[in-house]
Amino acid sequence: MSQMTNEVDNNVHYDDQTGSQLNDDGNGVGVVLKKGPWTAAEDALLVNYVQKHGEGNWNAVQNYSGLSRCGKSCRLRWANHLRPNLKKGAFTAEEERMIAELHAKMGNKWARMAAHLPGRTDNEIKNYWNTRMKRRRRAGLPLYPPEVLLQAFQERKHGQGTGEISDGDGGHRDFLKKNNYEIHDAIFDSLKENQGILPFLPDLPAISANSFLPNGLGSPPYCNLLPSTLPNHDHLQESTMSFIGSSELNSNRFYPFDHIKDNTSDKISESFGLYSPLDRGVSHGSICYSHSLSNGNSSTSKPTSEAVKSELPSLQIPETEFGSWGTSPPPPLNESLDVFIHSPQPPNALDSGSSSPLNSGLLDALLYQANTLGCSKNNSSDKSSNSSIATPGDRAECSALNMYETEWEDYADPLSPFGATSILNEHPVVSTNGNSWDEWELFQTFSENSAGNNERLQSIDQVWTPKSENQSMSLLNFTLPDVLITSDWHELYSDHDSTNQAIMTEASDDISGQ
DNA sequence: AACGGTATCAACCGCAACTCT
DNA sequence: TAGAGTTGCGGTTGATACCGT
Repeated sequence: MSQMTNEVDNNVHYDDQTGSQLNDDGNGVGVVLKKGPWTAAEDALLVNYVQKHGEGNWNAVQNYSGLSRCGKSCRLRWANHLRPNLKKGAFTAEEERMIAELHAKMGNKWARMAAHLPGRTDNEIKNYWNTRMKRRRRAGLPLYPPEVLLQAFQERKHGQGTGEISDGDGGHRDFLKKNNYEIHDAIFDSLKENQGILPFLPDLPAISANSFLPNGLGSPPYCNLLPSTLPNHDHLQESTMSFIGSSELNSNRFYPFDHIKDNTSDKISESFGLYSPLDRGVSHGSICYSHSLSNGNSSTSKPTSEAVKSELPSLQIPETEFGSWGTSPPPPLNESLDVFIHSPQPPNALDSGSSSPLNSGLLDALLYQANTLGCSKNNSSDKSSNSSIATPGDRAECSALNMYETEWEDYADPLSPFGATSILNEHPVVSTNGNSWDEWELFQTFSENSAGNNERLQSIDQVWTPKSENQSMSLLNFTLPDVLITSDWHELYSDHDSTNQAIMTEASDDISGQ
């Protein structure tokens, strides 16, 4: 960076004095082409060349300017650093939002995206996105804001749409409209195979999970869109082995995109941050989203000023101190809930037979999510109600949902320490076969102890006894500021809940119309 | 102060599309 | 039409700064 600054400064200097440095006779023949960082002098040569000859014909640069650089390198240097009207510095919030929207539509079409961000280069955008994606993936956050997903889905739903995306100020709508972009191919193309619901794939892990539950836990912001946290590989393996029989895991492997048997599924998933190659590796495994908690070392760094470490934070209680729930700080609820989000199907979910989201049911999962969402709306006036915990049969009654929604009111705020990420969703607390009544009881027990986080956690402890202290600790660790990760989207999109509900409503309508 | 991990940026590489002959 | 050259794009890598321990 200081290098860059110096370079920029030097560029100014050389730009003023490099005219005489050009060598129109050319001397590039036989010259070993230089690689590596450009010097100010080289920049000056290139600038002068372009001023004299214009852009293009880059392979001739070395012949006419004396630069010992290949044409490719010259072109890149010009395009990314020397051409006029380049905008330097951090992306503005509006630019960031636009990048997200464009990426949702285009995928990794950096050059096309750059065309819509005056002064920005494809490389810049690419770097920004990759950095951001890595950060968010590590944090277990969705890559796209719900609003973007909704917009994309609506466009696809309504006949490929106009390509217009909402940006709040309408500043870039026109060009999008004109260009009639295809919605992110990687997202949608493969989704055609999936009954039109796949634009919600980023929601699927939670949706599926919600389908296992008596209630739609995923309706609040970030629940649906919450991908699994991505723990390190070793840890994943460890935790997987610790909590679940490998055979179960193997036989119940669950990936949101597994049904898409091509590379696209990976791309989709990665685009949404649903899993990383690491997850893949482990997973043969499972939906279990093995936790980053048992050893507390899911590698994470402090991503940004607004995103705090997702890995074990300073609050982490030393392993040796773990041993009982009672002495531990209560975990954030949504993290606790995540345990169940990836939990067993309730019995009546089983009744639907193969429609279990776990087994096949992306559509079912989405439907259920939509239904529970609608139910939650109906019961929105009674969010404090948590008494009527679901029997298997009342799953659809949404009573428990109220409880969770209440919880979400507390935790769903992306700026809340509890609102952004999921750690426990990595905990394979329950088997992945989704058929366990015991697991359902586990959920019930959990639900019945809804008066407070501590109680909930204790209830967890009651029905699920870690085999080791480490396991106990792994459940406790979610008290950590891992969950302090906040969403930068929150700064750009303030209406997550309504957006998310809109998404689910759209999905419900769409599905029911089929 | 040293060290390790992460973020960021710049540049390179390989490939594909395009253009020209 | 085929082949060579050029350009553009996206993925990847390396260097460096920054930050926390």
